[in-house]
Amino acid sequence: MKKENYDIMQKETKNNSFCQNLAKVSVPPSRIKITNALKSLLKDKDFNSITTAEISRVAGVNEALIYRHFDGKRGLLHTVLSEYLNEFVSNLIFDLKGIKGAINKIRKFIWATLHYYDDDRVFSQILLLEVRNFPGYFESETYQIVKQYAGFLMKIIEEGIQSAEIRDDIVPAGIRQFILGSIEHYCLPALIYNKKMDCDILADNLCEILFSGIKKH
Amino acid sequence: MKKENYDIMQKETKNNSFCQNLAKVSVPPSRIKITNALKSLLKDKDFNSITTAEISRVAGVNEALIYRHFDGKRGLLHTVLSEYLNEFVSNLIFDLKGIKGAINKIRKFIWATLHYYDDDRVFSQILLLEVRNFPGYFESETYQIVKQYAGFLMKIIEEGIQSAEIRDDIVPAGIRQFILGSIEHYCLPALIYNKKMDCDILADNLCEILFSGIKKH
Amino acid sequence: MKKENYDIMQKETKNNSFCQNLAKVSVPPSRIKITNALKSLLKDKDFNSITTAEISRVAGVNEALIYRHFDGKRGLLHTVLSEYLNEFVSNLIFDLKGIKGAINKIRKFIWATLHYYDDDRVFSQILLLEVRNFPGYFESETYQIVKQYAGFLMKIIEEGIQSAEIRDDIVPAGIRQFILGSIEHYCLPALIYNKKMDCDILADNLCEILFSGIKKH
Amino acid sequence: MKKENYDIMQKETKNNSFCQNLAKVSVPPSRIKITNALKSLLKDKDFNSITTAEISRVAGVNEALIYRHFDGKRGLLHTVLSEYLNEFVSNLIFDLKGIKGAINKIRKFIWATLHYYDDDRVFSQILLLEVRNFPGYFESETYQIVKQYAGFLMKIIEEGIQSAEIRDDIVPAGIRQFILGSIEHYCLPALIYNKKMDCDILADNLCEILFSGIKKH
DNA sequence: CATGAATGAGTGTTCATTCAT
DNA sequence: TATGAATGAACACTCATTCAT
Repeated sequence: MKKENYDIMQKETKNNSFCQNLAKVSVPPSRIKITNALKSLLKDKDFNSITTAEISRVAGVNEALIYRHFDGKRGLLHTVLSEYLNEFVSNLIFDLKGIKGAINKIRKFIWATLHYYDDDRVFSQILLLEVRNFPGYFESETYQIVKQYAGFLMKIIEEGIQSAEIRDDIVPAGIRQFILGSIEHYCLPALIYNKKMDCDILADNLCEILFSGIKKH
Repeated sequence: MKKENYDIMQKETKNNSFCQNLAKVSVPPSRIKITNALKSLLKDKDFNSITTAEISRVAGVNEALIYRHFDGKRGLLHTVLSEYLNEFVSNLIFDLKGIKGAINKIRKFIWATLHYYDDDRVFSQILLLEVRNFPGYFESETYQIVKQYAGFLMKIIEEGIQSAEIRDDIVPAGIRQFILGSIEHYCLPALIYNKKMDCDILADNLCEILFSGIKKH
Repeated sequence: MKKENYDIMQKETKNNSFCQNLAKVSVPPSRIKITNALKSLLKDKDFNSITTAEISRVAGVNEALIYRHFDGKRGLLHTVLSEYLNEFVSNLIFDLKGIKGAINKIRKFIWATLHYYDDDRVFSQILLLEVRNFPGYFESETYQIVKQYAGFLMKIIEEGIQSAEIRDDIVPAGIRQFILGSIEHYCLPALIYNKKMDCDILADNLCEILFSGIKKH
Repeated sequence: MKKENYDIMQKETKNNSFCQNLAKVSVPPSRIKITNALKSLLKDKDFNSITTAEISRVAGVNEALIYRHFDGKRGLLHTVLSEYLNEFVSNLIFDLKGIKGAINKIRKFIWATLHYYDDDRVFSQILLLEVRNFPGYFESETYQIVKQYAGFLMKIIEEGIQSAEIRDDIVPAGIRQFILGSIEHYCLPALIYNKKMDCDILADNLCEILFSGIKKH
């Protein structure tokens, strides 16, 4: 079995939790111990200043297992990030089911993303600040999922244009960029200076500005 | 000649540029090469992941000179930072001369600070993000200058209160904190995602909110 | 397995040599190579002027192993010293069993110590000259063993006082100090100028003076 | 003027103080500053852990002067030691003038040497402990002076044998070795453990044993 | 005679990674 | 799957020494 294929099974998500019983592949416990160790350590310090020795000590497993299960220290981080993002995107897709209309979907999309940033500051900070400087990030699976996430928003926008909910004289990529950019813009200071953020108000504010601009009237 | 005393001579500032011809103290070229090398490297990467070997290689000088001229790698950063900040504060003080009234001074103060953040992204990013986590930062000269800068704003506010330009029922430290916090809040995303910022509009917006709150009516 | 726990197994001592076959813990050969390398180098030069590179080269192992197996260069010395001292103290305690009377025990104690100093000049020299100047020596395990050794002598003296073999009007710590000081005083020149020392005569001389002073008559 | 030729002029000795006015060669003050700096530093720490930077800082001169005036750091030490020894030997030779008889001369020789060891512990410690391990010691001028000193004693002994004061059935080198060895033996513990030594009693004791053995009766 | 600048060779130590079992 | 041992390359930093002036 290939190294990186345990991803989906490791943590329950709304989408695939029911598959658990079917999948008879057992995830080695040491694998989970390691990812948990890294997650726990990331709460306290920079990724670069976490050592493999530290990870293995916290995980209570042999250091070399990091290389059996993952592609070294950086590979471990990317795996952990991918798993995390995967879960978020899966949940997001699930949450948007049953919502009617592009505008409503976008509202939900924004709120969910803000909530996600608020909820897990550790990963959000890594995603927003750290990971972009890593060599090879733009070839990583993590980045693929981010693109998938952005593509998902894109489809909603295009859907809205086709259903005449959204103006057709703005390029969709522009709208997507505005949304994603604004979200980051809102979250960044809160993440960095560790302030609480009020997702409801923030989402409302953003949507008001956004929709007043893009809604077909 | 003592280690850290070249500060003022190394870069022209509005205040002391005319002294340049008088001051017969020669700054060793290697010292400038090293600071430039660090500045240049900081554009591309984290301070912690820059090595002394790298600095000396880029500077084209011997590694040991980093220790002759500065107090090691961190000392080098703090020196460079201090020099930069010093220049900014000197210029700021110079710029504020001849301006009448606390309100006008504050407007200039805000605009100049925004402009400064906009102008040198490398240092601003370090100042806003990196340096605060360094052990010993709050004992460093860098922090002293930051305090001097904040104290300078404080004096303007107090001057405004005494001249009855500014309400006397708000504690000055609160006003100062609001100003500095807002500036940071505005600049952070622009710095991190490297977006252009329009200092004029930003300053206007901030001043409007601020002055409507603190002006004596 | 923890760093410092090989102590007892590495070298046969009278007390635990018979356990050797039972203890299934294998001491990494590199560990022994390193200690031997240090011991060998100490014959020729000062501890401070021995480099880790030198140690690893003589040992024929990787330099980093010094840090895997021991707490750095100084830790290595203290470990080696402790092992050696431990063996000596263990043997001494064993040798004193079955001897009746405090006076006889003290005689044996003196003789054994002189013999020990005579036997391993390298360590004795370090113990008598070098180690005392090291920062942290008085917190080291080495010093703990030295204290244990001195405490052991103390107990014999007190035993002698209670059994009325030794005068009770001299403070025991004084007697202990006289014994230990005299031994050092005798051994020092022999150690430094590498002269043979006649333990039998030396012990006799010392005991004669000592016992004439402390025996209850 | 050659590097090492200021030796004799630098410090007044009984023998050549009167030459001072004649010798019109001026000793550069920086030279004296450096030697004094080293002497002063040696009181507190190991020669090996004294740096050239430290020496020059204490001396208040430029570091490179150590290489103008002396043969580097080690050369400086040897120069300083030689000067010191030279002074001692000169004084010793002067002191022995006017004394009649080999036995009397030897007594004076012993007393003076003990006194010298007692008087300047710093140099005595270096001479007795440190310098012997230095590579090139046995080719150094320092060692030449030590040999001269030993040779001087030798001549007294031979003189005593010829004048029939001393037995002629003991090889002179043996007597010399006994004297020098005994002196060292006496002084070592006092030097290392920094105890005061009573030169008069020590000299008496040693002479009693010595003369009872070598005097012709 | 004196000096500030410069340097090469090392210093102890760390760490991500590999290997043999 | 798991592990203890091993390692090469790097790390920040130091120092005796040389050089140009």
